[in-house]
Amino acid sequence: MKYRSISEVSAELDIPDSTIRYYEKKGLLPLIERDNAGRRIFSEDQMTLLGTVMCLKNTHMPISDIKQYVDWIVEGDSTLERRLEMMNNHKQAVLDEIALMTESLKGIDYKIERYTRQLQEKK
Amino acid sequence: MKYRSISEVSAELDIPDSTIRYYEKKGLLPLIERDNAGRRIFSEDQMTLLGTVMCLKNTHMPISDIKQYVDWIVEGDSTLERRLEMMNNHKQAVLDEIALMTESLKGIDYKIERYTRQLQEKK
DNA sequence: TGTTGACTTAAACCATGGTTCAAGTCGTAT
DNA sequence: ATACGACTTGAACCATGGTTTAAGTCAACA
Repeated sequence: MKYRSISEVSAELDIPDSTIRYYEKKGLLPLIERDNAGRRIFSEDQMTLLGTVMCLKNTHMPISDIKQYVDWIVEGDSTLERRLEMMNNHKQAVLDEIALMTESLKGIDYKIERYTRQLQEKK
Repeated sequence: MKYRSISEVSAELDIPDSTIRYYEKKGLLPLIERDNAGRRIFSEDQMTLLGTVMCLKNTHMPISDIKQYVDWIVEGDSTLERRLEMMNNHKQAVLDEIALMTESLKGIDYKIERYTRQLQEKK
């Protein structure tokens, strides 16, 4: 089982180490082990969890909700239903947001077309 | 030409009036006219501009960039090229963000599948 | 043995995007 | 005349999501 230092994790996932410490403090990364010198060492499981946290962060889930989710993971199988419900709700929120962005993009495309046309005409 | 009060605009676009004032203060809504009592009155052109601002906001353009864009609109045709370039860059940024969200959604879908399966098995 | 580099902590600091508050001004209905 | 509701302003306040700083610890290398 390979363990990584915080700087290795930081480089590998391209996240500032300060952010990783911040996430741990906020409860998004529980149960991180330490070596004899008190330094964080990240197991494969921790890397997997961090990957999940990044998925949720990339889809704009608030940190407080990610913490709730992680708390449920730690709590165990009794929270499976709640986690499933949360992921389903979140999925819908993400789809809604993508739809809004896609719709708004039309307004931007319209500007691009108009500006392109106007610049053509001016030549 | 129909003019709207701030509360009408607020209701019509579902934006808090405090936010509309904030946008004006930040320079996103220049040249808003006032009635004799000093109250804002929004022309059709202002509504169109506000629509554009909302498109950019919905696609996560920072307020400072939206202000730059609006400044260029006010400046006139000499800024057409810069506006076009900005919209093209922004479009790419939006496409990138949608791609990241879509990719991250796979991780969420995977959780949904796994939790659904585990809950089936438990029954 | 001493210095270097990577790490630790708590606390302070920061940017962004608003929201809320306090005090005052109008226009209209009673 | 006055009371009400909608509006005005500037300033203070707030939440979110980090980043930076200061002071210290530890392991390894010269």
